[in-house]
Amino acid sequence: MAEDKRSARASAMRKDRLAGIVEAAAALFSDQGYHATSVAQVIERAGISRGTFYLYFDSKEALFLELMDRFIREIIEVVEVVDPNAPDPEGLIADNLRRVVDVVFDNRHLTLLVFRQTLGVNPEVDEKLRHLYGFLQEMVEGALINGARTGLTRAVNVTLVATALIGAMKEVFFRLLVEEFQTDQDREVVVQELLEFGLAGLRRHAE
Amino acid sequence: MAEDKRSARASAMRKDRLAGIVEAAAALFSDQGYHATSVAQVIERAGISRGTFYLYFDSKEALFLELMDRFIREIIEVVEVVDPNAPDPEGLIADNLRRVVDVVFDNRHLTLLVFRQTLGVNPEVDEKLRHLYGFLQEMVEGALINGARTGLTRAVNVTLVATALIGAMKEVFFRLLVEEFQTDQDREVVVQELLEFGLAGLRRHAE
DNA sequence: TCTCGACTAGACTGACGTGTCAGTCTAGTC
DNA sequence: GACTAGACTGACACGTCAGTCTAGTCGAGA
Repeated sequence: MAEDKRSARASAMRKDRLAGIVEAAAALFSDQGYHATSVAQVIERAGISRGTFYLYFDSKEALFLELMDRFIREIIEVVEVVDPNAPDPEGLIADNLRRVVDVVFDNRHLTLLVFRQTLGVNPEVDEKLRHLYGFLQEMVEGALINGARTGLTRAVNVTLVATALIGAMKEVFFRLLVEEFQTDQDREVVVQELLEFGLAGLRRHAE
Repeated sequence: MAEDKRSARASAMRKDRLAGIVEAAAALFSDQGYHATSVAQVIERAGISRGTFYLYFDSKEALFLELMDRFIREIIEVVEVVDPNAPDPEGLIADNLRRVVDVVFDNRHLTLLVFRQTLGVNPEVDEKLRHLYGFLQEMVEGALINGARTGLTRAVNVTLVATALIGAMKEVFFRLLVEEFQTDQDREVVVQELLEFGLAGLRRHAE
């Protein structure tokens, strides 16, 4: 069992190293973008040597994709389908938004890293982005369709409005993150304001 | 005055060359992004030699900034302040939006090039982006403030809602351009849908 | 015919950045 | 004390690319 002890310790060290690299890379990528960040910067910030870096990641690109994945997984995990027959569907939407805002503000670096990324540069990056935005688009479109069916919202061009809503959220989050305004207290304000902006715009007016 | 004729012709040639470079570069940059586009590709596409390229632009970066400028100038030129006391302020907003949509769809490459760009990578790029988004933010905020004052719209968190509106437009334009859906006939639909999305959300409801 | 300016072809340089590899070091085992 | 696993190091090979530079072409005007 001495064997186990040794490898257990080694694996703990591995974990720390990995975390160090990930943290350094997230900060740098989110700050400077992919191209402006060199492996040299990452290893300097992580306090490791060049060789070590390549023990943990096959390439700079692999590291970047891993970071994107982490964010995307967190978001997808947190967004739930809104049941239109629930007693308070608006509340469920609010909960979703609240959870997304939490992920976004709790992972400033990863969020910025993903937001700064754009389609059409790298096929693997594209695929991940399509996964994320496709998922969000589906969720929002679903909510719009259900909302219209149950009379909660107006009937709209679902695709276009879902896109607009996603863009609105992205831009607001991005601006807040870049300008580093996010104190914990702000979050609920952001949630409420976005909600009002979206729902008041879509809610069927008194006739 | 033969001198003039010669230089006039020469200058016409210069213009053609310049246009060729600009067009080639816009297509490539908007398609692949800045980093993935090499000067070699630009000159090949423009059908000129390497030396000629550097007769027209000091550097790859200068070319890119020039392209950004062209788009930004066009947008700024086309957006007008909305007078809240005009007989039909909503119509003026619609006109603005219509003109922006025209610029966006008439300049697919330049638009994508700018939309793909993000803050925090290059100081000069940053400055230009801040100029553009700052301008738009001011215009939208102004409209919101006036709208609230004249009772046309609800009172809202002006900064946040203006940001959301800009983000909504950006995302919709981007998606449409990337997916190449833009037939001329679509434009008015986009304008109307965006307008409804924004205004129906902000217009004061019957009480 | 000579001049001149715009242009071409493409070799070249220097900087930079990624990924590799031979070897070191540490801690535990036998 | 010899050995092993494997984490770690850092010099270096190698490719890429922006920008420079030289030698030569071409057409038009004097």
